[in-house]
Amino acid sequence: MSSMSTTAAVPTTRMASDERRALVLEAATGVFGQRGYAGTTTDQVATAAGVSQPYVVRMFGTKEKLFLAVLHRALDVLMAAFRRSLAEKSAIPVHDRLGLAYADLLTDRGLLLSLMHGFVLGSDPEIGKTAREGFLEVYNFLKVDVGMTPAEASDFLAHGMMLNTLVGLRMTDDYDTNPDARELLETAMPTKLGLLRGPTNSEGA
Amino acid sequence: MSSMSTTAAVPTTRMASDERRALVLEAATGVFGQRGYAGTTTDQVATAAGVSQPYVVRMFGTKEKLFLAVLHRALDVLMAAFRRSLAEKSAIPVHDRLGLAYADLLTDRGLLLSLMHGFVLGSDPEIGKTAREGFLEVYNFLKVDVGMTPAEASDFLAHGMMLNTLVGLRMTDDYDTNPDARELLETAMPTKLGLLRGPTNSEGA
DNA sequence: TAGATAAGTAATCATTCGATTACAACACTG
DNA sequence: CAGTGTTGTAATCGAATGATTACTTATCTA
Repeated sequence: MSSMSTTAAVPTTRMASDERRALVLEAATGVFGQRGYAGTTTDQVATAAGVSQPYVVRMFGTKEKLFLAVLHRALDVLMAAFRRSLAEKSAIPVHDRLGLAYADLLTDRGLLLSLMHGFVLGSDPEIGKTAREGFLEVYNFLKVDVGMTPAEASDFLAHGMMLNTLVGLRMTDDYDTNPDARELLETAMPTKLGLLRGPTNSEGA
Repeated sequence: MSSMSTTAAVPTTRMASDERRALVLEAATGVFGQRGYAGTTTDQVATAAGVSQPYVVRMFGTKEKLFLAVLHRALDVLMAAFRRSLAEKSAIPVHDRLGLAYADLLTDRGLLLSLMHGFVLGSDPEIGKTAREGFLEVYNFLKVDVGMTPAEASDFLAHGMMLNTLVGLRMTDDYDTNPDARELLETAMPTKLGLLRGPTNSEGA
């Protein structure tokens, strides 16, 4: 026993700070993705991660540094997925393979949405810098590593921004009830639509 | 904390509430576009509009209703620009004309960015509803009024989301110093780039 | 096993912010 | 010009939130 204080559910087990940090980062990605940077509280992140609010703050210093860490991690995951997809040998054209890899990331709810929130905060000195660098990193990857022309890379990114927007809009919520939403979704994301419906719901902002 | 001394800056002139409302709405569009919904305070809007903070709140009821009004206005302006552009008789293909009309709107700093901020807040019950409806309104316009196929409309919107993102990123700030940023901008927005540079700057988040 | 180090929390503080209230003055109508 | 509705503000409140402090307790090592 030896459990003590008011609140129950005492795990009493400790974790290495690295693991805990990764866990908090994932939780933060989800919350930031749903509510945006300013709309997210450190307490919401803490609750999602199952730790206390002061711990979240102390672990990353400030809320802004936490968000920057989320952005960096999201870009790392994205680039890793792209590089993996590029390295694959397959009959499918590279462009399509990358598109599928990107669509796969959409299932990780907050990941691309956290990035998207960062992208529209370019006026913030720190966040804007990180966001621009990340965006250009992807652009360069598409050109240099994949071998796309500027126009091809731009179009690929445009398609990605469209997918991000549709997810951010939660357009999938209207799939069953709104024929327009359905048509748009099936046009914009022909494959992989199934991934977004089902585990997509829950949580009302 | 907006103004300064006790009785200063006395304009002494009244305004019809309609004018004042429109003025506040424009100011709010600018601030929301730059800082997002949650990142904007009603006092920032009030200062930008040159009125007091309580007045802004009372005029719209709540901050959320103010943001919803901003979204509705932005959609109205956007649709009006599209309809006007569609009605024009010109040698330029409709698709290109609409693209130019959209690019023109980018010069109104907050307008498309406020929309974009709304688009990524789909999890919010009220904002999400408005954002989805607005997005689908544009999609339907492109199909029904312009006569685009679903695929054409989707691609057009994708391009628009890309432009919004580049503006949100303030990528234009790096135009002179970063060759990648320059190339990307010139690829993604071949015309109209000039509109975004120059009056684009000012205001640090 | 003592003791240090690191993981983690409860309590709390200072600000910020949206909202409310009470009040002031301009402008129109009769 | 009296009276009234509307435009607008100053003052302020209560809740929320990021951050700090001080304190516990698990785990590792000498």
